[in-house]
Amino acid sequence: MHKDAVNNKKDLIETDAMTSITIDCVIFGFQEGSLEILLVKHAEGISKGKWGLPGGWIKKKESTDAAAYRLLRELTGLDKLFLEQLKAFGDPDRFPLDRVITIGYYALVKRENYRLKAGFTASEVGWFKMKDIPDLIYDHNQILNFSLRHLRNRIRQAPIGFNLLPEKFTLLELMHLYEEILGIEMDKPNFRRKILKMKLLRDLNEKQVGVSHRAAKLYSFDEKIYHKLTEKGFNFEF
Amino acid sequence: MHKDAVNNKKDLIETDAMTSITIDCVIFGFQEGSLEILLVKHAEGISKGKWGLPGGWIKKKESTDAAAYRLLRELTGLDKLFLEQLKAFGDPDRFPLDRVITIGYYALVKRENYRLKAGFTASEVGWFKMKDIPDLIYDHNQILNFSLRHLRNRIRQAPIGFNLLPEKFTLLELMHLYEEILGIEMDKPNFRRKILKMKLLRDLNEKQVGVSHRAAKLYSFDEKIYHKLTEKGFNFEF
DNA sequence: TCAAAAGTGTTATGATTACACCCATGA
DNA sequence: TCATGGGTGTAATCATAACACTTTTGA
Repeated sequence: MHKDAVNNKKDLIETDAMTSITIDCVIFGFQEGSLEILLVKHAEGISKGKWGLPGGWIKKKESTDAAAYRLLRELTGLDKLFLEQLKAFGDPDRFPLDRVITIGYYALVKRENYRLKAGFTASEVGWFKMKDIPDLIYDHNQILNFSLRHLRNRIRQAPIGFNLLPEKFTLLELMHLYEEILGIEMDKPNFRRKILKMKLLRDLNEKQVGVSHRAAKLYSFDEKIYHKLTEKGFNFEF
Repeated sequence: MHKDAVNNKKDLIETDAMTSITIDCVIFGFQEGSLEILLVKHAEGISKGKWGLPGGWIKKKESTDAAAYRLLRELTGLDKLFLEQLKAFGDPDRFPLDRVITIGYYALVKRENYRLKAGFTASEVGWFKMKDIPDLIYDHNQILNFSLRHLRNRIRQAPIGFNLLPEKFTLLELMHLYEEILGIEMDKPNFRRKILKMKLLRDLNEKQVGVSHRAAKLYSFDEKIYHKLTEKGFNFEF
């Protein structure tokens, strides 16, 4: 978890972590049609009681990517998730006590897989819908806004949206994901045709069960198909 | 200029700069139809004689963006140029002597404006065509490759290519810029129509002089027009 | 007059959009 | 049987690509 720098400088030196540079991570989830973010409440230090992005320090012998993966694993228990760097945030006043540059990451998780690690109680960690995001510590609102703009671009250039959905999903669920993230309404028939024509989806020959309407076909996204297509010059553009 | 970390640690503390974190910058120029990169030769330290990206340290009270601007000004004397952050490069072994994370930037300069600052002789600084890039210090080849991939994406999403051209240019010069950066051939009539339909260019009612063929109209890119269009929901997509 | 690049016109093809409509299923 | 979402069809419009062609100018 993110802690205040000055409190822990001695710790850091002893635990062999980098000083003056941290990782902060925007973790996106998708539940009941809403895009959500995982936030943590700070239990100590100058920003006690305020919510912020999960973050932490980078070990001396660890890449920044590995540090971000480690932090996510410590927080969520998930090993396999989508993670990419956003950029470094380097305003000299972003952190009030000292000069600390942070490297922003964003992750996409399947909520079905997500379990909070023991040691984190409900009051310390929580999912927030976009419209309910509170005032966050330091420049974390700014990092969050950047990550959302970035996600909106990325989701139209590369097939990464699937990382937010369960393994098996319907075409309409996928469309609702795009509508929610991009903040637009889409046409169902046109969406179906467009996404199917890309041939990125594996038809599972399965149907929804227990729904009170005609059951929809289930699909999964197969990374292997995508790589085969990109090698041939295919380019995902939504 | 970029120096070896350990040699200068004492200097750094005295000059109030951040330790363990640097800036490196890929400076793109466009000359005679070729995309070029500005490299500097290291005069001292463990990588003496090798070429690398221009870079340097971040002052304690200076944002990373401001540090990058300062380094470019020191190197080129240019005040106004296009500059954007790429990302942080944080492999633990990227720098052989110590753990140093670097924040990569890329800049686009108009070669017509460019003058080397006094103090840099021709042997210390040079423009290299893409196909002539030598082995660079540390992970600088990796940063360079990343920046080129990034530029290829960015130039198709936002009208930033103009920053590589003179203030006044012809449509064919603009097309050749796109062809060179993207590594593709384009159709002249179609390119003309597409770019003109966007209404991003200001028709200067001027023509080329001294060319041994029909003189082409000159255009300039007007950021004000672009901002007015983006406010209305216009989106540059090439 | 010729080479070289400027610039216009035309047509085929494919993508996008908007919207009407039928199908399957549980409550 | 009705509501709900699943799924197909179709026609208009727009963007793209390929390429033939005319225009202007200095050497």
